[in-house]
Amino acid sequence: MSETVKNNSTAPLKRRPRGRPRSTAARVAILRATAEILEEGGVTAVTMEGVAQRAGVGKPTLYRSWRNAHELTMAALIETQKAPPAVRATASALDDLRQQLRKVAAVFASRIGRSVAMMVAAADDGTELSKVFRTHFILARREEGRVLLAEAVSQHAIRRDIDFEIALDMIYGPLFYRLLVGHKPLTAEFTDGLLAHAIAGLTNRKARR
Amino acid sequence: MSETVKNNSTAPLKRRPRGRPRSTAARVAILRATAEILEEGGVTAVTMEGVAQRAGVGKPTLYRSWRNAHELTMAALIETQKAPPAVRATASALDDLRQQLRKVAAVFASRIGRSVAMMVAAADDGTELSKVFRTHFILARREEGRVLLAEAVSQHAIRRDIDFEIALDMIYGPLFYRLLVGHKPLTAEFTDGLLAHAIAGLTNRKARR
Amino acid sequence: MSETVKNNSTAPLKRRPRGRPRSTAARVAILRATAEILEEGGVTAVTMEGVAQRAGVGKPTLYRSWRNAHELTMAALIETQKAPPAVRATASALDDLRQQLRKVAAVFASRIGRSVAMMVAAADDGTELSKVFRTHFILARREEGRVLLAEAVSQHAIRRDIDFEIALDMIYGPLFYRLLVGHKPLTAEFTDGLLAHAIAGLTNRKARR
Amino acid sequence: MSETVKNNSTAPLKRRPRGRPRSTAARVAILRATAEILEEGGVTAVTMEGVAQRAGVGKPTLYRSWRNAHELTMAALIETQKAPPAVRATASALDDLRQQLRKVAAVFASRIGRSVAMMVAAADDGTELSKVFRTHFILARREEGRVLLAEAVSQHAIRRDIDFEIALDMIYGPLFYRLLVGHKPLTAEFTDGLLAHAIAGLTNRKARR
DNA sequence: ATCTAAGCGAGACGGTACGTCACGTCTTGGG
DNA sequence: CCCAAGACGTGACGTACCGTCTCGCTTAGAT
Repeated sequence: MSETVKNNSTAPLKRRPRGRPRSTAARVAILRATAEILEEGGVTAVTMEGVAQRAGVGKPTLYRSWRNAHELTMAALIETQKAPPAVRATASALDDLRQQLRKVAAVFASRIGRSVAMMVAAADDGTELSKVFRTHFILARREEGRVLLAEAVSQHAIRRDIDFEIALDMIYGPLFYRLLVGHKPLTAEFTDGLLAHAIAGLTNRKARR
Repeated sequence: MSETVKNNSTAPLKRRPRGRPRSTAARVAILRATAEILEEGGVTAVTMEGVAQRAGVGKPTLYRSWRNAHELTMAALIETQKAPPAVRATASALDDLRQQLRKVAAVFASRIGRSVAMMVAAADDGTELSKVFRTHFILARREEGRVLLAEAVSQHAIRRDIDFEIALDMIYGPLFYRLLVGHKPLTAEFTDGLLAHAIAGLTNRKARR
Repeated sequence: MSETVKNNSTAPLKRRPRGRPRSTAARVAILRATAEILEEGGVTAVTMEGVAQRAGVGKPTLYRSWRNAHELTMAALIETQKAPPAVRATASALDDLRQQLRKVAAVFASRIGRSVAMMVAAADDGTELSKVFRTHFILARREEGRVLLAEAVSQHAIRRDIDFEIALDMIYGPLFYRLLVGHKPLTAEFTDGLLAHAIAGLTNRKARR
Repeated sequence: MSETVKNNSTAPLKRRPRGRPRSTAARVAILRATAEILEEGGVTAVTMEGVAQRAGVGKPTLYRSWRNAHELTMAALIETQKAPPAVRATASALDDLRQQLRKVAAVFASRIGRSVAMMVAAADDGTELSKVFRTHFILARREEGRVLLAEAVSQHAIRRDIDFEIALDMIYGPLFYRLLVGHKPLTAEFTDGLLAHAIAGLTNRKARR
């Protein structure tokens, strides 16, 4: 599995592996079929058997690239979100962050949001693909946020003595919270308000402490 | 399902049903067996088959009270956390909140934390028990937090114009975030820092806005 | 498996096993389906998957009673030949033997003959059912022959100093030989001639030794 | 398939085919690997996949020469018994026959005996190689027996009015019988006794008919 | 000395069947 | 009428081989 990921993302790997190469046609058909099933029935509807049948592919071909339905689902989800949007757009880092949060919320609120949530929750294994998945959907956004926060510091919009780890969790955590628990909707009003509260703080400044 | 909950929690149910009553011994054995399996192998290891065997109970007895493994698991998890700790302890509402957050973090960091996370993520159905579960583990704490926050407002420790929904998500969301994503540990330092940052805000006060 | 055989053949087994008893309807449907497939496509066409489908039965039900396609096939073949014909009919034991040989040859020459041959050849395992199968189709006839030969001895039609084991193999072996190798047909002429040659011997009596 | 046999045994075939000739090294490795597997696990253990791997050979190379595992197994078995022993040795044709029967019994009793039996039983197809196999292991011995019997007739040791087909089956059939059914061992005592009984006959000469 | 057709290893391909596991339902006898 | 036991039909699991198909690389006769 890991080598597939590598081949398709980074390493050039001069030496071509021996034997017949994996069929890209099959790979595409599999990921498309998985995405379709995911769309129609959600995470629990994805079975190796069903995907193989819909993709017109043998089961062993699935297992050659993904070791179970969980991995396959993650791969398909990643595939649907291949193009990461540009982050920096405006002059204000905080404005950029606000935009990014809205986008993340929009993805989470969409059909695939629940699937992502379930996959993250279920992905307790230390698989390579699990890490890739978490990074792709969760941590990458968080890292973008870190850049924007640092920028905001240098723009003097944010204090320089904050704990970045905590600040980032404070901003992105609530999105996940609403996604999973679903007690309130994931709207732009929410993310905007969240950011505003995070920046301003809850404290009553007149009666400091 | 719902009547089981009722029987074991509140309503006395004057009219005893005809025939042999359900064995409480069986119920206890089942929940204990489920909890053991949960401890040993996690959520995915809980199967109706396995629980029945370990509890020395027939499968229909399981299905009489819980409609699938998911519900049974939730019931068992709820059972392990029956005693809700008192909330108010000190004079300061914020101190109480800090204590509560530490406790929640401790539960999440424990063995059953992951299980709770997975159950919440997977519980997209509108079952009665699902709601009970979410309330028990997630929303009840949030409501306790709401009380404490309101108290803090009347203690003039917190601004009165905050959006409580957002503030609560900002405080409890990061716990869930770390629980699920696991990028950083769920320590008391974290919850303390989180609360401090949430109260103080990220803004640079010298250069207001 | 073995207990099924026992139940259906000999032991009364006072104590009924607990739980839901095995469905005789399923058993019958399975054996019928197997026999049909056997008839249509021979031994190699019998697959657990195919039998389950045709019998309208789940695969685990097959595996509950037979551990693989080989055993199932043997069971089905035995079922098709449940009624063993009476042996003794005429006054002459040799005449009876001649009749029996004709019958055995007829069975071997029929459609199921090849199947029996292949099963015997492939049944190198020491399974209970394998022994039953061999006994049913091969050794039981041989034992009948032994009785008839003994009778023939007491009728003074056969020498009393012959080796029964060798004599029996000399009579029944050639049937198997033709069945398997197929170099000559398994006709009544053949069995009659075989018996005649076996009795008379090949020796040239005029030039004894 | 047939041309491979021809190439390796008899016909010179003037026109050499273009392109790279088949590797004899590969052929040898394949047959050796097959024989080893046969020795270790019997007929059912012979798979094209396994043979290819053990022989260090690609699967297409197997299929270029043999169309399935059955054919390959037959080829390997034939290879192990390439040198047919001389038949005539003594002055007495019957003695020679006795010797030959012992040899056949020895082969059948050996490890490869079962394999040969299974192959013959399973070889219901009219393949060229199937015929070769049957001839090689079964019918060739029978034909040698025919020659010896004829010789015995001209030596006045055997009646001239016997049916040779029946007589040959009466002699060789029991060997196969014991090989397949396995009710009694295939010893030299058995073949000697068998021949003696076949010659002498079972009849009670004193009370002729 | 090059060209070129075929064999070579490796291994992925679409399939089929395997034997197992758990599902949720049912059917027993017993309490 | 509940209970344990366990068989039932169903369906997915992950594996083993099947026989076919690319790959890039020999190899050796024909040019």
